[in-house]
Amino acid sequence: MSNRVTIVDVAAKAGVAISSVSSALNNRPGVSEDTRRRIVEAARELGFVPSLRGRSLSAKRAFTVGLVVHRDPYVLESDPFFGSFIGGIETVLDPRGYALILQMGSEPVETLDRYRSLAANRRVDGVFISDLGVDDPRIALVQELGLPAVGVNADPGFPLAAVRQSHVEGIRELVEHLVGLGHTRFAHVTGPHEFIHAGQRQRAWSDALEAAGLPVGDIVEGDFTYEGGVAAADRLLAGRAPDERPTAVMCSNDLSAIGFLGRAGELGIRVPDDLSVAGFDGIELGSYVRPMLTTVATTPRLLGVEAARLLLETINGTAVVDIDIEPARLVVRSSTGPAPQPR
Amino acid sequence: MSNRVTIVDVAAKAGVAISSVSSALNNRPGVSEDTRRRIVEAARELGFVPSLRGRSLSAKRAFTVGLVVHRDPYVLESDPFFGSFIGGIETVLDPRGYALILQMGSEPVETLDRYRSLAANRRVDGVFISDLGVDDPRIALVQELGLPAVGVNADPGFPLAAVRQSHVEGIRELVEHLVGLGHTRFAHVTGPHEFIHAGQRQRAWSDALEAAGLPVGDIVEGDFTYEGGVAAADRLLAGRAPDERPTAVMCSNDLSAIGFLGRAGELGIRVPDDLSVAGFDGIELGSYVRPMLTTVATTPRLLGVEAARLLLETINGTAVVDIDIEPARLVVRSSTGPAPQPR
DNA sequence: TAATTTCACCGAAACGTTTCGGTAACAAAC
DNA sequence: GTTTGTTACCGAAACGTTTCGGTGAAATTA
Repeated sequence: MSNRVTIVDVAAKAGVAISSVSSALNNRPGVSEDTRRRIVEAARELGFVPSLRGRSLSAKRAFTVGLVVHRDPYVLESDPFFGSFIGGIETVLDPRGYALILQMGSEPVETLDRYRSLAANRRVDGVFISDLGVDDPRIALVQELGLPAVGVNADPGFPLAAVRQSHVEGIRELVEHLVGLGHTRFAHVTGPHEFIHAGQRQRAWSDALEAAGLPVGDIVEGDFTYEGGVAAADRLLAGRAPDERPTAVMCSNDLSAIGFLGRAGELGIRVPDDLSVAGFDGIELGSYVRPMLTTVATTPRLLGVEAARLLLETINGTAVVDIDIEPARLVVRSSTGPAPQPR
Repeated sequence: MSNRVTIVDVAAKAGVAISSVSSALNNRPGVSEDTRRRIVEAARELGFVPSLRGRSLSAKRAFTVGLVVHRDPYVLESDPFFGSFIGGIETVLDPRGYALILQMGSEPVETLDRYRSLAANRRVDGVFISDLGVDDPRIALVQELGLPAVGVNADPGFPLAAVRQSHVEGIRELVEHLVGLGHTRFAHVTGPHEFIHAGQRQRAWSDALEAAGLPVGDIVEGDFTYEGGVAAADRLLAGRAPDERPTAVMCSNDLSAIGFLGRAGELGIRVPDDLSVAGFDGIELGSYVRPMLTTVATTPRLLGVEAARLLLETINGTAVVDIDIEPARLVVRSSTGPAPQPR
């Protein structure tokens, strides 16, 4: 455990004051090109790495940002979002010397406490707020705490900086795709109504159908899980005559769509011959199940990249505007097809 | 942005020296019960929270530990392990004032760099090493860096502290279960050979079969993905006569077992009537697919709990021994059944 | 040559803790 | 009544940076 080399060592070796070392290494003016070179060389030879702790205390910064996910582990497990989202965040954070602290709160109350304690001891300089809920209490909390934050896929009118990926284009494309295939009886399986993105997707679906002059059809509440898709299939399909069933169903995420597909198969309903099913997300699994799942593909990694960029700017106090990334797009695979011919 | 209340404010308010405040608040001796109360009261009234940065600099600690995940995002997405593992880690870290920094490196080289930079600026006090590879370079690296570390599911002889969950009991149970059902032709779909746990599972499988006096059968290499399960099913089942096929297959994780199941169905092979399939992990999805997947269930959350406890002890220099948690156990569901009768 | 500006460089303070040696005050022992 | 011991408390240093005011010397101007 050889003792760490500090700025004092570098100063000694280069024969200058430590303030000069600091200036030189941070590219500040006031140090001649000649001594700057000498200092840089000394630092290199000694293998000097500025101590994060010293910088942190002096700069009143943690050089860390936080992400608190408030989902129960199972949903997290099977959700494509966070892996890629975090990966995207990393690519921005790392080059700028920032790191990500991840916390998990299964209970909403617990989540708030996590934010509170992150702020109390200034462990992070800012936080991401994902999985926004309706009237999400975290918004007021970060405002009260004066904690820089960016929201992910927030509704319009969100009072903090936000990064968004629009779902309306993709869902409209999906509806047009289905309408073009001759479907007229639709259904939608939502996510839990406490999440705003569940409502966002449902609204986009309904709007697109209305715009096409077609009836919106059944709306049943799901829960974003495989199991929820199975249950929704039971509600919408079991015990109904073929001409009373919807012929095209959108589930609000891929995992529940896959569950829906599975249950439909068990009920003897052929996809896509008797029924078209689509999801939302674009998880890899969807391209491996049979039939392959038609879906609206999002790009969580890109969302993470922009969210991180935005958060760092917010922390630096740079004037920032919300960021909209390219909309989610329809990906047609084999779980959707022509509407069955009535006979 | 009201200025933060520091230990100086507390000292002033209580009319004592700051060193006394520090002693009082950290329950060190040398301060009378009377003034201790006065100090605690003053701290409470002012809402004093000790600055992590100050403590960090003084104590030469980051109060943070690191986890570097070196998987590509997709595997991470669908892997049950990390969500629960991290959840377990959190429950130990949080009460002790520690936090978790999560980093992702898709390339192995990149991963090493992450560890290096975490250590260079002392961002963490210790790290987890999961997904151990054969001759994993991270072992030498943390030793060279003097970075406290604990390995997760390491092989015997691992030179650092380690926490392990044995898979041999569960896999032996699985083999006994299958043998009891009359199976005699087996096959195993491994994980990528560069991961030690792939080898561990395969060895447990082979050993149990040999112990039962039965032929080990085919071993094909998979990759822990759904897709890999599909491919393995093609290799093992497609174009083979029923009496040349294995009748019982273990895939080395659930996701690939589910892929295997799906492909078997497409090939017209009924599970469990014609073929028994089992997985390993115990992910929730396995209990939703039909047939429900028989598996050997691990407890990643518990593994996270113990790994975190062990890491903190290692950091504190407390004498530590490796921890073995309860073995993974067989969970029989409906994807395994009696061996088909030859006729 | 004297006054002024510019510039490289330095020393010290500040960030907020913990720790350690020291010092009064007072009690117990000889 | 001096010694010894104990206790409560204090001041200052240390952790490793950045920043800011200051100083001397060289360069510019008058």
